[in-house]
Amino acid sequence: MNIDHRVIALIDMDCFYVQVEQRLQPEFLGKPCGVSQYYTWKGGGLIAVNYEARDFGVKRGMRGEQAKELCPDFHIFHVQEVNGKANLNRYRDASADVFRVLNANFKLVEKASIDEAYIDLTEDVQKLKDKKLQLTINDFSTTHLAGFTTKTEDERIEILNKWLNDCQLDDEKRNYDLLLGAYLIEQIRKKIKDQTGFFCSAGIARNKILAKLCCGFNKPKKQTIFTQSDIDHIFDKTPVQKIQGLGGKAGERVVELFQVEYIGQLRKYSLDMLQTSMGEKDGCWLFNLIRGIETTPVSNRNLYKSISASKNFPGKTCLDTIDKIRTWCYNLAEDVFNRLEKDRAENKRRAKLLTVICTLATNETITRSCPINEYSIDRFANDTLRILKQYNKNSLTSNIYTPVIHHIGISAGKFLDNINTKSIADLFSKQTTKIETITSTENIINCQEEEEEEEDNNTEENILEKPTTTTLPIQGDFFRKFQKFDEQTKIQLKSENKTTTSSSSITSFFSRYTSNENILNCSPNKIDDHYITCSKCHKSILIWNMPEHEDFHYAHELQIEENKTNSIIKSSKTIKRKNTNQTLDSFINKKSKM
DNA sequence: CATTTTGACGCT
DNA sequence: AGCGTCAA
Repeated sequence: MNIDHRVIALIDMDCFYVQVEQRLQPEFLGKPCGVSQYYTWKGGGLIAVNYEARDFGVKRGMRGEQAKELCPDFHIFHVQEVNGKANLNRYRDASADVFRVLNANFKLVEKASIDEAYIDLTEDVQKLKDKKLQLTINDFSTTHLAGFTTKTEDERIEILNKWLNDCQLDDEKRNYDLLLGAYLIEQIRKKIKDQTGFFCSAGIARNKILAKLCCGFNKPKKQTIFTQSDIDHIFDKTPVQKIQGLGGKAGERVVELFQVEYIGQLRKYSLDMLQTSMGEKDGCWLFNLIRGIETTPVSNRNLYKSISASKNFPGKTCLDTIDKIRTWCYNLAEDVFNRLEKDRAENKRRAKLLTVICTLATNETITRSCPINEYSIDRFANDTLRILKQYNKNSLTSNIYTPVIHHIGISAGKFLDNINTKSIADLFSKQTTKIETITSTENIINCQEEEEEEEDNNTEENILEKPTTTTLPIQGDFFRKFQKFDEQTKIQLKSENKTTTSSSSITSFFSRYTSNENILNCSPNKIDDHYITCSKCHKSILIWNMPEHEDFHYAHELQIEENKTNSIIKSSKTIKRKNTNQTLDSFINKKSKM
């Protein structure tokens, strides 16, 4: 499958937090509303505003009181507070409602945020083609074409109808795929509404950037198709900052360096010029992007990579005593703990690393990590407190903390799958559960995405072998997903392989869009200093993964010990040992790449 | 005083 | 590992 022939959708829930609150209190449907947190100070800060309220000029980030001035009928929902801290679980749970619908209907869904999802529809569209549907305007009641601003419904129907007939009769521009994609998205949006009660908007295009961009063209409750032939005309009027990834300093730099306002104006610059100014990778990405080419894949990650709780303590509310700091360490630790416990029950995994983030009055932000050996509020809080105390310039006996703290965050990450008891040996006896198979396959996909420095031991054949050793019904589906991804990657690597010439003069701001070509070019030696050699297996291990790696050796030894003592068990045991060895290998591979 | 609280990811 | 950027 050609990467440029993909069909990608971006689904964005309309003012999601407001809808979540309105679902609980339907009497506010149709009224101007917003969701704010910390209502005592100027009515709190608005983190979501519905479209009725936007008509009055109310915006996200405004104070509740300010919104009331603009719109006297404005209703403010308040984010739940637990231990004096905003708690967003209500929205996380509602998000899960939405993603259950998406995951039940599509194979390749990427959770981009609490209220946004990318879907790769390429395969679904191909299947749909065989059905030879005769689609009419009635199948596209909320669909718009990017680049055509239609003032009336009649106008929308007229333009869309013409386009619809064009691509069904003569698909010269290859737009039929997008039409089928839009058809599927009309259906899923209806399904989301029926099953969750939430409205959403969507963009359908050939890549993620375009899907994301055009999703915003018609909102709310609508969807927009971005065809390749409309790119030039639309980009000529698209401010640089509207492109995802160019909304910050990177975009400013583009505007400054090239003296442009709209992204399309970059077309007059050669690849060489873009690369000379922006660096090879970023220049290449830009050059392709403005021609409608962008290859970032939709990943099929469903689970969070980190779970965190944080709070600001601005101005006078700053934390200036150990007692206050301790209290907030506990409050934050409790939130993280509760969510980690839920995650462990649902996903059979455990976070292994605790990261503490704090901002001091000196305006410096400090990040420090420590291992998580056990889920416990006390442990999380005390670890956090211990770390924070290291930056106290005051006497250890005093309760006063200097400099004062303006922000504390606790984040748990580096999840390890299938460790749900205290016994490390259990790691191996649980290897054949359903969940295990799913997650380990996902890990392999991630490894494939990330790793560059590994030699031949992770060839396609090797990787493909691993999941097949444990045969379970649900696995097949995930396995196919992976195969497809790998196939795409391979093609890209072959066709775009070229050598690096120079290092960029500018920091790489676009690196998240790194094409596969560039993954190939990434030099591994830059992080070589972080590797040490394990004395037991002589593998190269990232230094901060060493504790886990040693856990692995310990567990391995336990396993060998167990096998010796239980030599009576026969056939089933031999099979089990085989599987175990297989998973041990993948354990090593995974570790050495993290 | 005071867009908050999350998340993901890249660079070194 | 720790810092920085970007986004909603």
